[in-house]
Order: sequence, then structure tokens, then C-alpha cells
Amino acid sequence: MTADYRRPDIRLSRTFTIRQLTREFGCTPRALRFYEDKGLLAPARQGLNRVYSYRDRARLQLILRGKRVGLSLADIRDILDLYDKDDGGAAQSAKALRKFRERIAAFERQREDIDSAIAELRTACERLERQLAESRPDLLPKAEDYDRIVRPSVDGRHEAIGLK
Amino acid sequence: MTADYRRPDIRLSRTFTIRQLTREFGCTPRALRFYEDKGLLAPARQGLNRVYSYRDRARLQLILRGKRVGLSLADIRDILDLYDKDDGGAAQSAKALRKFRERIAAFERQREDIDSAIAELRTACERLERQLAESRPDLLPKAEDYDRIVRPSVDGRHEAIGLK
DNA sequence: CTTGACGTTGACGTTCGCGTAAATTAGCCA
DNA sequence: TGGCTAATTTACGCGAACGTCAACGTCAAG
Repeated sequence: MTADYRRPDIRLSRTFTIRQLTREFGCTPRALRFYEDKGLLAPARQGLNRVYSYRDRARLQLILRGKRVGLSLADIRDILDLYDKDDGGAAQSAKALRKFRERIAAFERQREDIDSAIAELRTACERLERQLAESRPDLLPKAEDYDRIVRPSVDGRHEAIGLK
Repeated sequence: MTADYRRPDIRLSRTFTIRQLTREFGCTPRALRFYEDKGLLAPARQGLNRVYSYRDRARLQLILRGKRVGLSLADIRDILDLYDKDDGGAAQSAKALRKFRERIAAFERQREDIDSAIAELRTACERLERQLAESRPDLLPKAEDYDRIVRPSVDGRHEAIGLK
């Protein structure tokens, strides 16, 4: 933030191409251009080509983190804008804080919904199991199948919200 | 389910208009018709007018709960269909059982995602709070505001994903 | 009689978060 | 100069979940 222009920090003056960022963060060029369209990023140019600074990269990180926690791009842009004007502007931080709290509350409600849905599904499963145990015990799932179901993906491929 | 037609239970034979349901659950008529279009509901008719039974109402509850936990309408319809056919063959039950288990697993993953999102948001909040406490403690939210945020709606109005 | 609330059926519009061409341009190498 | 690759642009598409509007019927209250 308080850079000495006589001894420019190589790390801070480094720039990135669109490809580099997509590789680093696992998103598409299209996505980055889209964020730019929506006012979330504003990389410099060399001719036509986009040149991303370290600050742009940081913003991208924030964007992706925001997405992971279920914020819309509009929300993220708002917060990012606040960060910008945050040359001490504390009122902006306060607004961000409110947004975060709202999101937390929403998530907590969602969690409750999920818990009750799980409970409901469990009792439904038990009913079905009892039914099957009587009529066709051969159709009951084996421990093997259960394993396949319970840990289907070790990686982070599931997209935070919205399965399927 | 096993109703005695000679002593009809008033509660179970009650019906609802589209308006009544929309008011009760805080959704629009358009939404209910849309669910019907998508095969999630199939209310009776008196002439052209829709007449919702208690069972329809129960299905609507399930639909809304499903939505809140992030299921698509198609997913919900699948589950609802399974509930229906569960008096049928055992093969169907077995299939339903599998689907339910998958759903449970998916829900549990989603819960984990939500938990980590909440954690992330919490630390972000704490950072902002410390910042504000130093610079502008007057901007920190009061207990009053917190109450408004934490339980903003007693009804089912909150939209699961996406504030704004 | 008029108004207003509620109901119906289409049909088209909208928002989100990009994907997917298609056409063009820039830069680089020989 | 030609040719390749990578980047750019504009533009259309999509799938979900409705909203909105048009155009109309029905019924009770004032």
C-alpha cells in the first residue's frame, strides 16, 4: 500500500495475463471478461490485451471467495466498491459487515432447513427399509453400495451451492 | 389415508383456494400455477378454478422446503413422485431408497459447504469488527440491529439463496 | 350499474452466470 | 510476406424460476 517508487517491489509490480489467472484459479477467460463487464474487474491494457495487476488478482480472489460463500456478483461488486473507497472510509466497512451478517443468517436458516430435510429423509428411509426387509430383503442395499454413496467425491468439485 | 367416508373428517376434507395458499406460504399464484405446469401439483378443479386439497397443501410444503434447501423443481418432482408410488412394487421402493440415500449424502455435503462458508464469513466479520472498533466504534451494529438480522422473517419468505 | 377482488389462460420478459461460436486483430517467427 | 497462435470483439443461447401483461369471466358489495 505504501510503496516506495524508488525501489519498486518486483512482486508488487508483477502483472498477469488472462491465461495465467485462469490457470491459477481454475476459471475461464470468459468468466474474467464477464466480471469485467459487470464492473468487478478493470485490468489495464497493452493495446487490446488485458494486463492484470496484483491488485486485480487480489480482487479476483475476493470474487471467487464471495461466490463460494453464495454471494451474487452484484453483492460482490458492492463490497469491492466499498473496499476501494475504503481509504479509511469506515462507513463502507460497516456496510460490508452488515452484508456478511445477513449472509450468515441466511446460511443458518438454510442449514436448519437442510437438517430437517435430512431428518425427514432418514425416517422415510427407515420406513422403506422395514418395508423391504419384509417383502424383498434381497433388494436391500449392501455395505458396498453405501460406501460409494457416502463419499462420491474427494475433490472440491461440488459447487458449494446447488447440487446437480 | 384410510378415511372413513361415513364420518368425513372436516379437517382432512378441507380445501383451499389458490389465494389462501399463497397467503399462507407467502408465494404468488403464478408460482403455484408454475408448479402445476411442471407436474409438482395437480389440484382438482371446480369449473376452471383450482381447488387444493390438504394433500396438495402438504406437497406444497414439501416443495417449498425443497427449494429452501437448494433442490431444483425437477429434483423435488422426482422425490414427490417416489413418495406417491411407494405403495407400489418393491422394486420402486428400492429405487426410492437409493434416491433418498443419495439425497441425504448430497445434503450432508451441502451442509459442510455451508458450514465452511459460515466459518469464512465469521472470520471476515471479526476482522471488520476489530477494524471498526478502532476507527469508528459508533458504526458497530447494536444488539437491536442484530435481532432484526437474525430473525427477519418468521414465515417462509426467505429465498434460500441470494440476498438482495 | 359500477367497482373491485379474485380467478382463468396464454405468451412474452427477466435475471444470473456464464458457454459458445464467429469474426477480427495483434504479435511473433521464419 | 505468409502463417500460426493467442487474444480480442460482438452476439446469441441457455436453464431455472418465475414476473408481467393482455384479455377476459365471476361474483358480492356499495
